[in-house]
Amino acid sequence: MVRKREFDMDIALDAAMQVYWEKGFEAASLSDLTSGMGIQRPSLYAAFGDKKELFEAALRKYTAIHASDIRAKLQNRSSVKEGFRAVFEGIVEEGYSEGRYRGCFCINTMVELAPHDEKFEILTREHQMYLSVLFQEAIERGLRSGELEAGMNAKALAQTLVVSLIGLTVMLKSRPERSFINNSVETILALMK
Amino acid sequence: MVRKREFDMDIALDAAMQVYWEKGFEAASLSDLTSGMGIQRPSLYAAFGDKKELFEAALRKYTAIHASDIRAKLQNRSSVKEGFRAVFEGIVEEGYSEGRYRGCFCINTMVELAPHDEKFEILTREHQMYLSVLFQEAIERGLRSGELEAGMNAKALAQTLVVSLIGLTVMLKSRPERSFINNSVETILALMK
DNA sequence: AGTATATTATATCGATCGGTACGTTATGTA
DNA sequence: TACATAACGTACCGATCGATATAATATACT
Repeated sequence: MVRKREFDMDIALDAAMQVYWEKGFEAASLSDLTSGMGIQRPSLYAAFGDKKELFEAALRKYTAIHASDIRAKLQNRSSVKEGFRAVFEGIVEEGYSEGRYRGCFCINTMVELAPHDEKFEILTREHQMYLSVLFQEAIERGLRSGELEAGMNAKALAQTLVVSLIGLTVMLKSRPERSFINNSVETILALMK
Repeated sequence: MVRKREFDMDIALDAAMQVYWEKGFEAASLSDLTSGMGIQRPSLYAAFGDKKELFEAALRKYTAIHASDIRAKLQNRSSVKEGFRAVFEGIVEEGYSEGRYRGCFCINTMVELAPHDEKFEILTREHQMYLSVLFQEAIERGLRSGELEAGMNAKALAQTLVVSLIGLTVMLKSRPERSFINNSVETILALMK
């Protein structure tokens, strides 16, 4: 029975993710969202709930993609160090590509919403924790293979790399000279010797 | 001649700074601002211009205070390393104090406005550059005194510490376990051996 | 004291905000 | 083919947004 939905929910959610990623929660209006998603207001509310529920769905989609992207970069390289280099230089590359730099949707949310909304405090924290586990596992692989010299604190190092990645991502928003960023990346990666 | 202003502009600007720091640019309404500042709307416009000009004035006030705060922490300690420890642990301390954590007004602005407004891209970048100069000068003092072992790249290290400080400040917004932050701080400070 | 001028408070502007009521259109089932 | 049902488009809701017009108030100088 009944008329079927004319749009693809996953495609629409992806479009919403792009809008929120670009503008943030407050600055993204319902008009921005509906025009970006190519649907009407009542369809949006029927399919995704209100503005904040849609934002949460978009953020969840983002973190899933982002985590698997990081995981792929860490694994598809010849060495652990090269994996981390790929992760960090990927961020830098995007930071200096033309067009507006959106940074990381999760980090943007940490700054805008986490202090005022516990749900997003938890959601963003859990994503960072997950990244730090991915990092830690990669470091432990390097320790087992002998690529990294024994004695490193894999967990502390992984956590520091997460913090550094956040710092780089945010710093890039002010478009500093490349040397600033390159120096930082090299110093950070040197933590793995 | 003429009636004189009934409020103190500097006190009012400070109140505006608190509101913007807490809520960000978009989420802070004119009503939030006027009630926080204790003045009426037309007085605000007459004294500070529109919403964005007031924001810029508030940010400039913040960066001046923030820079001198960092400078004091770096200098009023027995050693350079202790100076940096004071800077980093000050951030951590504030991050875990009760009440909402506002983080750094300049970093918040970097995330919210820098990608969409060149004026704030420049303003926030220049503040970070200034901090990195303060850091570099402190490191060079340590090198001259022999506290830090020769061979360090003072500039690259300073830049990395700025990036790390940003990362820590943002990470704290998601209220991670203290061990996560403590591990990161120790690993970062160990860059100075 | 009278006048000029800036500040104040009130009240309101048009625009836009997030969210929805409602009538129309399309589709699966009987 | 008629009906039940849900998505669709339009049009609109009250609330709030940033920003001002206006008029009353208070002060410094002549």
